Amino acid sequence: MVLTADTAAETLLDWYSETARDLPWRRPDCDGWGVLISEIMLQQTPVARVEPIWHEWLERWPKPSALAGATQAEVLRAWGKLGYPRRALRLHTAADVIAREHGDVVPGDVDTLLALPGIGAYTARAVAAFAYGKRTPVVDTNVRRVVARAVHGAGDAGPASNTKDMADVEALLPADQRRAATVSAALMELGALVCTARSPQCADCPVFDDCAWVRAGKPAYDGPAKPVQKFAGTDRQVRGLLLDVLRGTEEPVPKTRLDVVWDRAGQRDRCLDSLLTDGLVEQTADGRFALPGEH
DNA sequence: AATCCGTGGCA
DNA sequence: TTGCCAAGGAT
Repeated sequence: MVLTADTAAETLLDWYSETARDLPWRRPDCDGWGVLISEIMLQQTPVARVEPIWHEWLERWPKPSALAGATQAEVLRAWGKLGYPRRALRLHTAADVIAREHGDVVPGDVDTLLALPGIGAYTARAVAAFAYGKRTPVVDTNVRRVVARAVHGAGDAGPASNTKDMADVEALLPADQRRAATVSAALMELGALVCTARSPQCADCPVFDDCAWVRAGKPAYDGPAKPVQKFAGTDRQVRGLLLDVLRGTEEPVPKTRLDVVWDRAGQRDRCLDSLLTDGLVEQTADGRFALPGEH
């Protein structure tokens, strides 16, 4: 029998209770705000780099209204080098909406969460499940890989298909809300610790006996090639270098201070323009540049 | 639907 | 060294 809701739930719950990492956002005293911050920070960013920053944020801004009261520059500096700094700006905006329209309490309803900036299909359901114990399919890259292998017998997940992926996971969730939420956490944890992308540790897998991929003889991934994201030399690198200069100064800087970080003037200026457009950089009245919200 | 958006660790 | 990978979202 291949992995199903019947076979999966008890096995995964037992495994999770014994094996799950003791991450701070999983502690019982962590509220929806702590969970939301963790989920945004964890988007495309490893746990090890998120943990220290998460603690700083929760101590400094224990409620959405506290973060909403900070300047964008403060938020971007506190975000540091987590990457994709637009996430920080969107979280800042979301915090303001939560403070003003939701009584300073992170919503537990998926559709309400989806209406907030920076919160998509994954994050909305992750918050609903992990902070509020809701039964809803939480589909991230880990879960897609686990399902691709254990259910479909493939070497890895193909291109994401939101509707189909959520239906696959939904089929694995037990009826009980609370148990379903923990199964969602367990599926993610399984993908993160055991059913990993590079070298899955099948010997340690709680669903080994029910895994379609194992039964099929662990065939290699045969789907479409995944597009490789270059970084060196891209606008992403240049934007990162420009922003790093501004994170390191309190005072606005003249453009000459930014010009030294990258040779190619055309690309450099285009990137600075895009940062201004994205609201990650502001220009002062006298023509200097700074992180937004303070000048 | 494909592409863009940061950063750093690791094999 | 280079390429892959890490709890996605917006357009």
